[in-house]
Amino acid sequence: MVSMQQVAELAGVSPATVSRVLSDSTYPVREATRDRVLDAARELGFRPNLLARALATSRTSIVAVIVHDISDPYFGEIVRGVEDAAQEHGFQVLVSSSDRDPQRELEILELMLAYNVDAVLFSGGSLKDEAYERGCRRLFSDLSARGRAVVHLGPHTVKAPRIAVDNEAAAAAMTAYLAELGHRRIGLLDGPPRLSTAGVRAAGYRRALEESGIGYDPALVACGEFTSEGGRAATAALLDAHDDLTAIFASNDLMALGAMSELRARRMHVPAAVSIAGFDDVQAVQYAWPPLTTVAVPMRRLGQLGFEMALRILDGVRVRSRTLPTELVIRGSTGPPRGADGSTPTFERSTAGDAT
Amino acid sequence: MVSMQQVAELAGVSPATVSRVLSDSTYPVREATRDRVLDAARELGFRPNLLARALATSRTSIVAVIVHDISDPYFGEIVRGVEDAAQEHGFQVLVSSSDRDPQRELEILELMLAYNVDAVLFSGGSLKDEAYERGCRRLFSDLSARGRAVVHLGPHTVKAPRIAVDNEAAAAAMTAYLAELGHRRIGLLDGPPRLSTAGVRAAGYRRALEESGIGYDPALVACGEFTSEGGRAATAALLDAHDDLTAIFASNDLMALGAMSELRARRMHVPAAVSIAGFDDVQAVQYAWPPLTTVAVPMRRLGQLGFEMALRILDGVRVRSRTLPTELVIRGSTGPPRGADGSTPTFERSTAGDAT
DNA sequence: CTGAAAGCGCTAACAG
DNA sequence: CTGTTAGCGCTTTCAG
Repeated sequence: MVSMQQVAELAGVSPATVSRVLSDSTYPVREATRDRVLDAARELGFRPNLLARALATSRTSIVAVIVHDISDPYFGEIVRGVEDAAQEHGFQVLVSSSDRDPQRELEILELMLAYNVDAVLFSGGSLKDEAYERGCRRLFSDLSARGRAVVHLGPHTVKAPRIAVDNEAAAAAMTAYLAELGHRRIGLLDGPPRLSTAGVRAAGYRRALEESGIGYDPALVACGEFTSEGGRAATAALLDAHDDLTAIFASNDLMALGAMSELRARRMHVPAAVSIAGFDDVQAVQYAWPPLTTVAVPMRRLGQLGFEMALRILDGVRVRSRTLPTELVIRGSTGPPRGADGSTPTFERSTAGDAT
Repeated sequence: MVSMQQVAELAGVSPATVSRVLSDSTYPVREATRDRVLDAARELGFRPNLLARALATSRTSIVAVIVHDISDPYFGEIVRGVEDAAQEHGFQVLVSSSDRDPQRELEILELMLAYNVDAVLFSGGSLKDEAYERGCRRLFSDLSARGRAVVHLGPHTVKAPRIAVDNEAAAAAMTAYLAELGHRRIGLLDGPPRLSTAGVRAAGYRRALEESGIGYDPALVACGEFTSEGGRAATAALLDAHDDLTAIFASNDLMALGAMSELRARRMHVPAAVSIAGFDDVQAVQYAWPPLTTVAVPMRRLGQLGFEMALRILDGVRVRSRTLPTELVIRGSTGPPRGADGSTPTFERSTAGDAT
């Protein structure tokens, strides 16, 4: 590997000068000297050792993104957003999946500290765990003491600047929408209890039901992991216990997809027999049949803005947490409750919201 | 940040001893001394500076994964596989999306060199571009000269150890399957011409058609990006030009999903009017309706084994490129050609391959 | 404008 | 078994 030392020798200058030319230092260097350095560097095919630079400056230009699972399309989109913004600023992206394990998440955080990353973005919600929260609190203050940035992209119990959507309001809006369609027995596919995002969305569902006068019935709530299998199992449980359900609101799209599988297996038509709504608007739901009604979360944008916010923090700018708007995307998986208009529901076909 | 120096002082030993205890050196240290160091480290909350270590050892424990697009589920799975294996060995994962831009891919590679990553995994296929191939060749030899590892997870024109599936054979097998069903006019949704993966899959399609006696007709091939929109557009072109098509083979699942959208928009039933087959078996295709027949690629496994191969290279072990098996997954999107059995095809319903 | 020198935090000979 | 001494390759005062 060719070092600045060698470039310096070839150019007949000191390493210090080479550094001044080759890093983006604003330090004054005579034009002629600069050219000699540049030529020498080109001739030798010099590439700066970014690790050495990082050690000297204690700035790595690395941003870490902690996701729950990078193979989950929700996080794939977020990471892509981070990457797009990071690339513009010469940052590299380190990703780690925690599988929603509090301890693993802490380990990752420790490692990121050890690697001296400039910023860490928490893309998922926080996990309800005593030790986890304590650990986060400690590490967060460590991080900011060292001039690093921490930004949340979802609801978190440990305070840090945050750019996220209003999950509670969006869940309430979707629930209200189902109520407006005429549904009275609306089940909730709740996420795992340890996950703050799930809790917040469930709270929105509950509030909407109470405000609409339908009332909240805990029996209509079934928990599951934020996966299609989790959604399928929770749906099965709900359906077995309540044959009067006409709509199901899933806390995320993957669960909603699982719900549709279960309904298909039971030969219950969506939305004629049961309406289904999801949350997130990942790509896949457009290709489901019928295409899924869901809450669109601007995932990519969340990633981009999250990175930019981190950058501002690194620059010492004071930032304010921001909330990004969501949107109800009505597609074919929701409709009026069965029997609502005298048609024969099971054969009713929704034509709205074709995936194209 | 607390350094080894400080730990050394507290423990009353030299920094060297601290290093010997705290790195996983096998160097002999008396039990008592070791304990004192450990205690001191714990007391101070010492965390090693991995960058400094990397600079000293020229080993970063970072693996770079170059993907085409991390928001594409195919790459999400691969990266997850890499991550799982990397985590077991204390490696961090740096991801970068190139958007299939040759120049961007080279830039990424340069950056990875600058960061001194231990290994780089090329997860997508190579790009047909003169400068790109030259650049890769140069950088690859640079990399291996420095004792780093390069591994391919897909077809690449620039030689390096590789762990991948036999795309050509799998594409041929799927085409043959469609032919066996009775299809004679089988369209191909080819990927972008600059992408080696697309070329190899197209070659398999062609060979199968020739071997089956149906013959290859270039008019039945339409190109598009490896995205659903690319697939949709290519399908539209194909359908407009040929109303005798009874099956469409898409070079990847996203394209196949796009094809299904287009057929739905034209009110053509799948598989009764036209059969559709894809390639990769990403999660989403299970939730499409009908669920997609496709070639299952062990994406996660590819990532895992790719990382492990890189590790072996780093250990100086000679490795041999490997081919992983694929599997034809027959679901509901394929069936006999229309009119093949006298039924009224448009109302025919496939019940096979339910997503559950 | 340029160079010398110190140092980022760790590891790796080499002595002892 | 432990300490001393040099770096790894870059940046950054501080002189000049």
